[in-house]
Amino acid sequence: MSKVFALIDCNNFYVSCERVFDPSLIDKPVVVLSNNDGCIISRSNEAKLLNIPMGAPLHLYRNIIDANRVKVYSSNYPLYGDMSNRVMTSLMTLNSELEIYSIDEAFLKINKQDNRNIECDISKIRKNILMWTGIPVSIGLGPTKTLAKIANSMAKKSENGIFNLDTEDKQNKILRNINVEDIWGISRRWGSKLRMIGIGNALDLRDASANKIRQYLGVVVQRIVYELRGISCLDLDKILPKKNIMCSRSFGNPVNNKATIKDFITEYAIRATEKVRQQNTRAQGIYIFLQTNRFRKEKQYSSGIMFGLNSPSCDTSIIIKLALRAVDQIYQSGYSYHKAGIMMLDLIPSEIHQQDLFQNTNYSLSDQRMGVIDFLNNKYGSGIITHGKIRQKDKSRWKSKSFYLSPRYTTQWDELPQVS
DNA sequence: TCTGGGGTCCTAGGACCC
DNA sequence: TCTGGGGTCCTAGGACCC
Repeated sequence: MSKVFALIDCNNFYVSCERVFDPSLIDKPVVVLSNNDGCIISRSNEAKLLNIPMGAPLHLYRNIIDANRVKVYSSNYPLYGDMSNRVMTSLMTLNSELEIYSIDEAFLKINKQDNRNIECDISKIRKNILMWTGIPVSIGLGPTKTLAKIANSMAKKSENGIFNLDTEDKQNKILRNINVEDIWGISRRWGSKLRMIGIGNALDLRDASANKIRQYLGVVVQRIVYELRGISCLDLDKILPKKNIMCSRSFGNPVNNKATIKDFITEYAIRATEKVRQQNTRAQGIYIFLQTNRFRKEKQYSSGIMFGLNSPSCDTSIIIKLALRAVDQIYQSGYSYHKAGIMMLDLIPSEIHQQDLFQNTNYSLSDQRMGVIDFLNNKYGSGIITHGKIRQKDKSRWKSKSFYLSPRYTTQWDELPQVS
């Protein structure tokens, strides 16, 4: 039985989430900003028509935004994450294999049966998602993931939000009009290298010699050639635990003292270990880094340090201790710091208990303690229980900026219980 | 003044093993 | 004097994705 890939993509996802809870935004130009209100990372169609590009720094487009009364929002990840879950749960009702590719995209692998009209089923699920969640989606269909991606870009322009790139006729016609650097997996560098040998669009790449492409750019691009021919090389990715987990932020204002850096690293370490526990893993090492602001004309410094752990851990207090020691080692005074972060490295499943030769690690006690903290934070809102090290004083001065934040419509608790 | 925060995979080269 | 060849693992760097 042959298979069809579908790519479901939420239209202008963050903007659409804001619109669900504030319908007055419909038909108006709206943008959503990155952390710290720095860049524009989601745009409504009306905002796209104003030539505001993806990733544009807000301050460079202030004039256009003011002149056209563009509505501006800070990113509200608790809201978007929750809406994403709702969309993905709707897709699960189709009973096809599902890969959640990102917060706003998913692939489906659908069995093609002669007596069933896939486009009809797809159209139904699209309507249901809109009805159940309020989020409009576009759906592209094709014999491979790469073709489904291209079909999706056509679906965005189509009336009914669906496009099937199933026949050779359609493929010949469409691929000719897809610039080579717009193909999924090919970006600027590879795009310009391909143009240097006369390959400018997806049809050129499809019909190029796969072996020569492999010699020239490697196996990744060779696979794309086959995918464009309708030969599937990229299967659905199984949901595997992540191998590394990072938590990093840029600060709202420059920071030039070690104590504040330590406060932030503590916060990031708490969040990162939480994520590590969520996927039932432990880290075998951590990496801590600090950076000044590369966009400023001032003394630059950037440094990082890696620590291995004697026994794998997801215990917040152990990670914090180590992370703070790392800060002591890499912090240099006399610089204005702009960003810091922690990466949890080489994550392995929790069940693997690799004991330290020189030290007896009591996993069950630590796991119990972490379990209680996670339970309470889940139940009563993140941060209700935390580790003693954070000094709340003055922290808001450096906190990431989000001036234009909407309410956490779906996840906010009206009254948080007091826990001391 | 203001420029995101996450991730993945592949390759080449060195170390080491038998 | 002659000094193999194949395999694995690790790391750093480079490319890509949303």
